[in-house]
Amino acid sequence: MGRTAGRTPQDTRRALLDAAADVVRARGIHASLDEIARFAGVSKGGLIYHFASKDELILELARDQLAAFQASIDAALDPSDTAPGRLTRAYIRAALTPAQDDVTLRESLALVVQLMTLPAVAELARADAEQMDAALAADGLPPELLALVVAAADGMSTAPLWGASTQTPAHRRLAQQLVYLTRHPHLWETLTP
Amino acid sequence: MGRTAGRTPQDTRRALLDAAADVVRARGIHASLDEIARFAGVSKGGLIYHFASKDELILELARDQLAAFQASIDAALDPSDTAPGRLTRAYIRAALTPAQDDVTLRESLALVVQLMTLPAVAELARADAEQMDAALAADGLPPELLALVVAAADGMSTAPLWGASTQTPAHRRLAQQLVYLTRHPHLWETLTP
DNA sequence: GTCTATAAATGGATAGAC
DNA sequence: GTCTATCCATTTATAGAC
Repeated sequence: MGRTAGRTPQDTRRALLDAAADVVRARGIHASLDEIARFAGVSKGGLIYHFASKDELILELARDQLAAFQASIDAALDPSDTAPGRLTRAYIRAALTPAQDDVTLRESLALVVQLMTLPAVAELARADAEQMDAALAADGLPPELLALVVAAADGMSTAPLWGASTQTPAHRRLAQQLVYLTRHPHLWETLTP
Repeated sequence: MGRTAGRTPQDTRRALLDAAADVVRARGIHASLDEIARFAGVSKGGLIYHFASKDELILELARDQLAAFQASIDAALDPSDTAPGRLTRAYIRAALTPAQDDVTLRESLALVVQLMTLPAVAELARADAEQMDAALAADGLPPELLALVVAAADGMSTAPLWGASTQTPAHRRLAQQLVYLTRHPHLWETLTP
């Protein structure tokens, strides 16, 4: 049979990447191509037509996930905010106001870690993080305050990995305080021992 | 052949768990039993004698890793420190002064995440984290300060996952400041918006 | 562009020798 | 207590039909 009516090759590719994300989240990195393909509504042969090997599929999936994270930071940028620390504030917002609940957040984090089993993915993630760090370093905040805020945001966003919730009142309030601190950088320096 | 001279069953078990940790770190959760066994210097059949199934081996490995983390916190407790926040300070020290370099820290974290593919391990990690959270909550610090310090410590310890270093001067200084904050909890309140 | 069928390899687990 | 040999299920990837 030829092309399924109403589904372009791009659509199929997209469906396969989405299916791969779902299935790998649920089953881990050794989810089979067959299961991923069926989940996307194509056969294993159909999948292999679009992604020559499992490694290629995984690599594309990783690119996709990293791009989505970048996009969420860009979306969190406040156009009216031009003060130093504007990117850092977007980073906090992106990390702490997930569109999903804690369970899927946990699984998404676990997904990326699973994908990093593939060395090419690990290198991709490393390069991505390096670029992000450079951008944050150029955001105009004192290095120590930046380290605090980024570490706290990272810690809160990874907490679901271990099953903890980041939706408690204390956490929401903490997020506000972190943003506040980036707007008043001198406050943190007064805390020096 | 019978028992290898000079190696008790306990020794073999230990060697197998260590080998499993190394091999899974390097190859991911679908490392084969054969490879793990050979790395420990026994046959696949020998491995299966000690751990009835792969799942059982993985579960024991997870217990082992979580116990090691708990032990590192206990070891970081300062006996002469009896002020509120003493456990939190040990937590910071344990999270931020790893015995290993960044690469192996990353791999150790990745190891636990890989193991969590097994639902029984995910549940184990969740229960473990819950107990830790309860202990920290009873440590005598204001909830919001506790949330900040724990999030920052978690963030710094998980940063190597993405390839970032936590060994910069800013990070070392941040660790000191966090400890300082736990000793002067009222200072944090002065930073409230 | 997608499917079926199949090859080729690998992995987990069992049985039984030693 | 550990090893060898083997079975069976699963998986990736290929070949070629439609």
